[in-house]
Formats: sequence, C-alpha cells, structure tokens
Amino acid sequence: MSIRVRFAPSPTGYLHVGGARTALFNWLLARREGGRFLLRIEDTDRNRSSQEMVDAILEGMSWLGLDWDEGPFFQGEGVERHRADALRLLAEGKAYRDFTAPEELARIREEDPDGATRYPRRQAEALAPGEAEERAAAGEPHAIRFLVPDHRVVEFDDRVHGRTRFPAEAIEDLVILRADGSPTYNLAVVSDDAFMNITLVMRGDDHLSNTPKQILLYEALGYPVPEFAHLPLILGPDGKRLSKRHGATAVGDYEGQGILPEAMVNFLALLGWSPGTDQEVMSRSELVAAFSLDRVVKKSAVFDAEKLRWLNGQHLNRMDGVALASLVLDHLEAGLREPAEAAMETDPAGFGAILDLLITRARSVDDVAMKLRPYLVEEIVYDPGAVKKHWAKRPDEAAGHLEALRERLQGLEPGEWTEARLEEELRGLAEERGIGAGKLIHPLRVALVGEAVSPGIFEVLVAMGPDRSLARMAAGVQWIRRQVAGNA
RNA sequence: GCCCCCAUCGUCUAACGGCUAGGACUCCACUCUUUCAAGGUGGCGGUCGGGGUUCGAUUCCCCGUGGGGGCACCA
Repeated sequence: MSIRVRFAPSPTGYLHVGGARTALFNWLLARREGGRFLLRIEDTDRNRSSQEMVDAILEGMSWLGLDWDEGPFFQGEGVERHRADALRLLAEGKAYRDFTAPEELARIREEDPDGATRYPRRQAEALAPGEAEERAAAGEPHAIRFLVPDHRVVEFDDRVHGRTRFPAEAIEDLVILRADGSPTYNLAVVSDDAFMNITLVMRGDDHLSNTPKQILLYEALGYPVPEFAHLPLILGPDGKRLSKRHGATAVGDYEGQGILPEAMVNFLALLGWSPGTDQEVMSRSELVAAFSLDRVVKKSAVFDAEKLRWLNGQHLNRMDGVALASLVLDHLEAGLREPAEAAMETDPAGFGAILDLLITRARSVDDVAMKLRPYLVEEIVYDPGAVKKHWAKRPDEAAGHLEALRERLQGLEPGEWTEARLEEELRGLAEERGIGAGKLIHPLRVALVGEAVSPGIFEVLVAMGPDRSLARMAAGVQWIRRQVAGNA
C-alpha cells in the first residue's frame, strides 16, 4: 500500500516556517514515494477560523508549490464522528465520566502536580455504582476522560528517533469530550487520521509526548496505528523555539523580502535533512529525487537567515531574466512600476537582458528591483559619493573625457553598438589620450547609472542602448560643467 | 516537580567502529577585474565532560552537564 501523509496546520492567519518545513517534508516524501499528500485544517470552534486565516495558509502552500492531493478537509466537519468515537469508548468502559470541577483540579495541580495525574480517576472510582449515570442523566456537567491503561509502557518506532517508549503511569487520563460536548484535540486527531487512512504521521517534535496518548487511543478505538516521524524543531538564533519575537517567521514575510519560493524550499529542506552529498543548491525535482526519511536529522536546527539569502542568490543566479520579470514588478518602488511594465511590453528580451545583468549581483528580488531605476526612467540621480570620487576631483578632466567619448561613440552605427566594439572604441580613445581606461570608465559609469557600482560598463552600455547612453553622457558633461561654474 | 527528546566548527551539516574529522553559510586574505557582486584559491574555527566496551571510539553502553519539548475541559 502506498503511503498517505498529511499536513494539519491550525489556521493562525499565516503559514510559519516551522509549519512550512513540516508540510514540505510530508510533500517531499509523498512525491518521492508516489504516495498521497493530504491537507487538513485544524479548525476548532475555539480558535475560530475565519476564511482569511485559512486562505493565508493555502496561499503559503501554493507559493511554496506544495500541492496536495486531497482536501483541504476541516477538522470541524468531523465533530459528530469524534463525539461518536468518544461515546463509544465510554460505552465500552474505556473512558469514564469525570465530575471534577476544573477549578478544583487546577488547585490540586498547583499543590501537587505529580499527584494530580490520577486525581480524576480516583474521584470517579469513589462513586457509588450507577451514580455517574444518574448524575449524568440529571444533567450535571461533566467531561469524559480516557482511561489510560496501567502497568503499560507505550513503545513505538519513530521513523526519525527510532525506538521510543513512555511509561503510561506518567500519562494522565486525558479529557476526550469536554463538558460542553466538544471533542478535544488528541481524540480528534486520532479519529481524523484513522478516518483519512493516514499511514504515516509526520509532524514537529513538540508532538512527541502526545504520541503515546494517541497510540493508546488508536488501540482503544480499534483503529490501525500509523507510523510516526517526529521532525526536530526549528529554533531562533537564541536557541529558543522559533516564534514571532524572532522577527520574520511567516513564509509570506520572506516572499515580501524577495526570497524565491525555490530558495525557500531548498533552504527548508536542508534544515533537518541532508542529501548525504556535498550538493546544497537543489531544485525542487532534485529534492524530491533525493529525499528520504533516513537522512532526517534528530537535532533541532537554528534558522539562519543569512544562509537563506545566500541560497536565494544562488537560485537567482540560475534564473532567466525574462522569467523573473513579472516577479520583479511586484517589488518595484512606486514610480517605477509603469515604466517597467512598458519596457516589458515593448521589448521583453531587452528587459530580460537588463535583469540578467542585475541578477548576478543580487541576493533577493528586492536587490534587483532596487538597481533597476536607471534603466527605466530618464531622470537620473547622482550618488554624492560617486560624484565625489569620479567627477568632482578633476571635473574638467572628467567632463573632457566624457565629452570625447560621447563624440566617438556617437559615430557608431546602430549595428556597431556591441560590447566588443564599444570596448575597442573606449580603449582606443584611452590610448590616444594617454590615460588608463579606468579614467574613462569610472566617470562614464556615474553618468550612466549615477553610482560608482554597476554591472560591467560595456554590458550597461548595450543594455541601455545608444540613444539613452549618449544622452546620459551629454547630461553628465553638462552637470559637471554647471557644478564647476557654480563653484567658481 | 514528573515524562520525553537531543548534543560534531558561531550556524546548517557529512563521516556501515578504522586515512590528517569532510562540505556549506558567515568572517579574513589572495585572485580575476573597469567598479560591485558572482566565480576561483587559501585561512581561522568543531567531536560537551567523565567513565566503560574495543587493538581502535565522533560513532556503542552508563553517569553527569547543557539545551529543547511536553505535562490544559489549547491545538
């Protein structure tokens, strides 16, 4: 039988990276093994789920490209079944009615946390025969507790941790049906996973101590016990479980920061798993092909945003500029969106070529978007530092070189505006004037992009095209002369 | 307090009981070069402590220490 796994998030309003990693591992395994990946939303009346909260989870999933084969199912839809299961346990004597007031139990817990474990049970046992049924029939509020078998060690082979055992003595008789008749989490999960024929429950380490309770419930209900795999938790830089106070923890946050879903998936996969080779940059399909539970690590891992950014740069580098175009649009500052759309429309290849130049130097989509300005709009902003370094020291020289270069390049036919030819012309001019090529290149760079850094200057020239390049050079010359005149 | 899990560079990780403990991020240097990145080369940096078992422990066992998770009429 092929495996059936599931991801069962509670709708908290966003998909956090821990959940995303759990979802990813389930998805990877299902895809690798040719199994089924189901999605179940753990919506209970208590943390009342709104449609928006559910949508946030689904959006995160689809952004990551984690498609599910069945669902989404909603835990809330199974309440009647959960209740029936609980009542059946009661009828079979595997559960009992507990009339202890919650406040009373809370008080006992405070006084003697250890002794409180069996307190409700002892209370129930002290009841006269038939008393519980009478009081229940009279409408007295009470919870239904599962009767945890004594003298029992619950053992299971966790797919990550190996043989794991829990003495049942330490497990309290958990409530399975509240006084208001609503089923509790541990019962609902067991009932649902059994109902959905889940063969492997893969989830966070934080559920490890729920597992013996659930196994006992499976057994009591007569359902086949699935396999379990408990994934190590993801920690913040301080070694504590990753939470909101560590900053960005929702996958949407990273989307906003210009992280590619491919990079996020790659990074998350490497958090608690390794392919066993030296390869780190991996595509989705490579991950699927390499994934195996045997190579999942037991130790919890610290989320290293710096490495995520590096990995993102690697994926960015492997991307095609044209493919990235529409993504970049979403990260552009206000005034740049329209010209970018126009450029994309009129000359998609040219626009893609510009992106290709920028991609190499970027670690996020934001980086690309930020560098795009000079290629989109006429008005150019000169960075003071760049001006100071390459124009202002010897303004007359800079303007003179720039002017000469402009005149020289102006003579080129459109077909001659190539990297090779441009370099030839520029170096030729430098030689004629008895100067190093840098004396031309640096002022030119400031004129073209307004900054001291850019992609290779000849690439920039080609990407901008003759018209805009020449105009910028002229504008630069003018600007320098005006400044000098102003200072004189 | 009780139960459980975990432990290799700062971080992510590799090493069926056997080469000098390998790779990646970060940092530093060098290189390439028109700048900045990217790339290339090199460097710094680790087996938590103590006992066993063994010819030999990162690896197996025990104890300690440290870290984490759980112990709800939350999920």
